[in-house]
Amino acid sequence: MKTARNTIAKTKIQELIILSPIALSHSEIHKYLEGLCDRVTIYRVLDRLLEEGVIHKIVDVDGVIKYAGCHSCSTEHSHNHIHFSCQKCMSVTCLENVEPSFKLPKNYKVSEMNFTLSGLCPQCS
Amino acid sequence: MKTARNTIAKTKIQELIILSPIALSHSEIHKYLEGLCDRVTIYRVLDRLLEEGVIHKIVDVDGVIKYAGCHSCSTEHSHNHIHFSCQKCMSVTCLENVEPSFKLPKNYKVSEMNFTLSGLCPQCS
DNA sequence: ATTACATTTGCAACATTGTTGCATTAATAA
DNA sequence: TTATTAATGCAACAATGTTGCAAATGTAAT
Repeated sequence: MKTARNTIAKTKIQELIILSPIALSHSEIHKYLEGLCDRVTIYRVLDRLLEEGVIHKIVDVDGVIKYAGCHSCSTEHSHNHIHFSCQKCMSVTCLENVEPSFKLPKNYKVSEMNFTLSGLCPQCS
Repeated sequence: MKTARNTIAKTKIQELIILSPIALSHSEIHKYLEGLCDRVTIYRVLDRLLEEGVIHKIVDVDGVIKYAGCHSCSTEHSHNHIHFSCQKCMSVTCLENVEPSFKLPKNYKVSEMNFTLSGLCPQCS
């Protein structure tokens, strides 16, 4: 069987994402790590963290993929909340407590959601 | 003053997007056009069509940028509806009549929305 | 501690996607 | 038909993401 290993790269990346108040992109993580590991390693670590359910993936309004820690997902892994993408400071925040509601036509089977609003965050407005 | 021109490329691309029941990505448009024009031209035409408000941009769950015709936007240019991204046939559809509702914390100023669900569309489920 | 081994990494090479500058082409108004 | 300038094509580049493989390293067993 395969056993996951805790490497410096993985630990650092996980820490970075979990501690960050906003969602981070691959390139942002790359900058913060300052050459601690290869660009490719970051991609692979992110994939593993996603599989493990430690972090989740958010697509911002421009199609940039960002990663955020799963805070409220400890009991159940649900990401049906809204993300807010600030157009000024480019930060992406999870609005964990906001659950949107809507009526869907028949025969659509939903397995994932991605709700992103953009505009100005409290700090920038 | 600058005057917009109707070129073959622009006409074809606009037609393609407007007539398509699903949202199309740059690469899909490129394939359909079969070398009618350059890759770069498609990017520029898409930018112009967006500016003119003829089409709108959708980011799917994987961060892929797709373009769809503005059908119900003739009177008011509003895109606050849900998009559905099928995981099997990869199609992106506008659910024009579904308007989501939610309660937002104070001090957030929203200017854009991107609501994308993914799962199986009626054809694939 | 040492060994064995599979996981993880780094590097190189590549694929895809998107952008920019510039000379040429072509749509439109006069 | 001609003048103007928007639009195109091409080349070159940048950013982002993927894959294969040899080397390094974490972990469990000895």
